[in-house]
Amino acid sequence: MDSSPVSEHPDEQVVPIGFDDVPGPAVRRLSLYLRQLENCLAGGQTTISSRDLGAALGVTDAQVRKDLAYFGQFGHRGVGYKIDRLITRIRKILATDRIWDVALVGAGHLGTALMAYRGFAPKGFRIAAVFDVDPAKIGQPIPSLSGRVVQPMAELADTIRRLDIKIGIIAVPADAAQAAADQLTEAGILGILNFAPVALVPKGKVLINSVDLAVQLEQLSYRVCPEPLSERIAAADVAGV
Amino acid sequence: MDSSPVSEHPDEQVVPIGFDDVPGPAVRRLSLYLRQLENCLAGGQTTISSRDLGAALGVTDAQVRKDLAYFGQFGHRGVGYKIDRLITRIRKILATDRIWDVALVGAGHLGTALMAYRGFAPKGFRIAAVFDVDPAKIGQPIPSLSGRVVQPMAELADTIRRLDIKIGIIAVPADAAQAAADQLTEAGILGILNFAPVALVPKGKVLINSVDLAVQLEQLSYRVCPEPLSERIAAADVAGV
DNA sequence: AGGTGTGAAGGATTTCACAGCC
DNA sequence: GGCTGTGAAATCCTTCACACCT
Repeated sequence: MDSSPVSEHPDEQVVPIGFDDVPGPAVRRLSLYLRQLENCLAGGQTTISSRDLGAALGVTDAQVRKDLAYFGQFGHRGVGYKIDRLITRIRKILATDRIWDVALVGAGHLGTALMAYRGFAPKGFRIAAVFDVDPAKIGQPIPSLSGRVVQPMAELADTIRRLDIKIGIIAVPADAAQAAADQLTEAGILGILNFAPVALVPKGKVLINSVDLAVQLEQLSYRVCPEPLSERIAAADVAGV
Repeated sequence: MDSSPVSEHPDEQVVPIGFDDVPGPAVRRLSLYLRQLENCLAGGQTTISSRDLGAALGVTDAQVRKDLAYFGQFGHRGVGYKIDRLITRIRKILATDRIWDVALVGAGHLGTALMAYRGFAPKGFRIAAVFDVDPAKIGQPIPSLSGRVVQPMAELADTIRRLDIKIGIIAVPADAAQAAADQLTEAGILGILNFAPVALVPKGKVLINSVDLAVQLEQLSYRVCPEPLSERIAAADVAGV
């Protein structure tokens, strides 16, 4: 299982290293740091400390420093981080220093909202192709990309290969999601953002990231519910359920 | 720090207890277990083992058992879990064994998609009021709830108090999100699901759960990018950035 | 055999605390 | 004085492994 025959040199500057085993939580926060930094820059700030950056996001200063340190040295002691440089470097790390074409499957309400979403472009994501099964949807124009229209599923593989698209979004009903994922994977997609409320099983080498809108509300109701948890458990125990 | 003067009885059924310090990850998975169980039930299954439930979600069997055990005893040794009972009990725990009225702020593309989303109702969430600043949007009907229409922001507090709404959704542009959150909080909302791409700071006792669509894609691009991470870091170091 | 519930072990992540630099 | 980068400690979470049940 240990497939890394790395040089046995006991010492030396193989550089910070360990890249590739950055904690998942750190990577997720990296996106939030980037977003916050972009806001600060827009606000005219040029420099920020780990404390201020963390405070804006509800994270400790030590956490911020540790997270950034996984990726190299970014700060200046006694000063903080230079916002514009840090942004550039985080974008490189997240690989959003380029344009990613994205394929969207499903042109229903959610799909339409995603097509119109203004937040993707400034982050480097462009919905470059849209597919649907519904003949009524096919042929409708894609607002973000003049000239292109919603295509039938039959054209999915060809289009994705031709445009060399690597990321897909699934916005179809639950019962069509696995098939959509399989078709995307088969067409060479490497990562999928899934909005359908089902657990998808990856067929082949693809990375699936799911966002379930109802689950997000459920998590809120769990925490916000006025009855204490102990009662909710007790109630279930009794209640002859 | 040990503030639990629990009976010192060495033995005996004080019942699991410790409720209230359930690990966050366990609660998040609980939602996924519930969803999967609902699917299994719909498929005609009546019983499931921790192994099968976990496998469907990419989680170990031990993890499933441990997670469920935080909330009590649910299974039958040698058999597994009775699906229908487990569903009922998890719903109680997540507090979705009731209807939660939800206030939506923002009737743009995303807001409209959320109003039309079919996934909320079966989970117990009902969008009961919608607000927007745009006069063109105000007065438009809410599809999910006949008779009700999009209201102006000025009516937000009154309506939320009158309908006793405790959960809100923010689907407005980034620069309007904090104000929306403040108004919701002021009106007595306890939990907010925020889709605007900004870090909101809670004013008062409110719980904010944010979902940033672009961030989700960013996480994919990080992991899917063909250039190895080490190069992305090195490139940034060099490049005179 | 098959399967849960759970203490104990192991890993992973976060926080502490401080050396070192501006 | 302010602030980063980082080992070490503390905490949190997951996995192991097994008693116990059916």
